[in-house]
Amino acid sequence: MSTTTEDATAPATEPTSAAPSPLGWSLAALLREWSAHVAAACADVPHGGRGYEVLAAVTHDAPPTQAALAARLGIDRTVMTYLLDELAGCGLIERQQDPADRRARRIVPTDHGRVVLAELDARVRTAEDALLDGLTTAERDALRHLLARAADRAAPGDDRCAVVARVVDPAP
Amino acid sequence: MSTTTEDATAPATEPTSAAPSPLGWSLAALLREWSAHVAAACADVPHGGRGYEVLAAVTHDAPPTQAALAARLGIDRTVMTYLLDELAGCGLIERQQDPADRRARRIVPTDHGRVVLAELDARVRTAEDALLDGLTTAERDALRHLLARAADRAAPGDDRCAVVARVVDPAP
DNA sequence: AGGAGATCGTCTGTCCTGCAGACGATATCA
DNA sequence: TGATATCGTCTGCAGGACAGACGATCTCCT
Repeated sequence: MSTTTEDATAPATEPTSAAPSPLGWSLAALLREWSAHVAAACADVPHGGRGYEVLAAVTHDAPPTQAALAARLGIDRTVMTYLLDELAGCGLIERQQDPADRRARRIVPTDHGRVVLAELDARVRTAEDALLDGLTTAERDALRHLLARAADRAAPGDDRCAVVARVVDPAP
Repeated sequence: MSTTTEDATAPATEPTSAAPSPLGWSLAALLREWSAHVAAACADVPHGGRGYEVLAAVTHDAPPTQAALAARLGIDRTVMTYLLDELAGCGLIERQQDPADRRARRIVPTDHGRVVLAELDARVRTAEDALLDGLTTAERDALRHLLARAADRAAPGDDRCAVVARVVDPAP
């Protein structure tokens, strides 16, 4: 690139920050690949990877309301409505009237949903291992741990759900 | 798991995999926050965070063709067309006829584009530091490094661009 | 008790973007 | 030279995010 004289133009345009580690690109590329892998693994779920994420969040995090579930996953409320419609239509989840607040509906997985999710979790875990095959086991764990901490810290108000889930679901 | 008392309810439906570290959710949540921060920092660029990513990829990675640029960023070719239209309209980039292949157009940043990108890179770097303020400096570096490695490894065919860029742009 | 405001879920409409297909222009190979 | 492939652009389609409105319900304040 330095074959010709470009002395006056741009000798060092990025002296302070440069872009040594494009965090945004890494996140986007990795998430893209993850979505592709998971979509392939969850092709039989109503909305593919999205349906899996919803089912997993419902089961593992137990968000109190439908709105909290949507906020945690970054999905719009209006989309969550018909998303849950189809999941309920397949018998994976149930909308239960919250006795304490009749406006709210508690989204709970059915027994069938739990079974399906266990299978899907295994498949997704396999797909994730394939995705991260360039890293050692220790590095994978470190990446997962750092990502989880950064995301928990950065998420605006979604943490409450996770906290509630952890309190509700102690280690057996 | 106890082999005898698993009869009634659902004692342990996820014995094998569970979901101790929801990799997909962490990636999605962190990328969402990153996008929000970067969009706020790049509000004056034609397409916000997307425009910044394109400008950064054009400058730092120097993809050989417009199609390679689109593939690297995971953006459709048709979208890239009018995305570059607006960036060129603002004088940030230029479409140059590739003398070796007159079908292709080399996307290069203008001097103004380099200056703007340097400013944006600094802003983005600040936003990223704010995003990761829950991690120590060493942890941030580790996360960036692991993410970059995992993404480079997982990206299907985009690596060529990066390799080419590294070869073309050796350390001064 | 009663009313004002907020919250929850749903519906409607709009906009953006990714996707597939087709086209002209050009390069490569038989 | 002609057949095929690639590059960039344009067009139409579908899915999803976003904003707004609505009825039903809860909460708080008087």
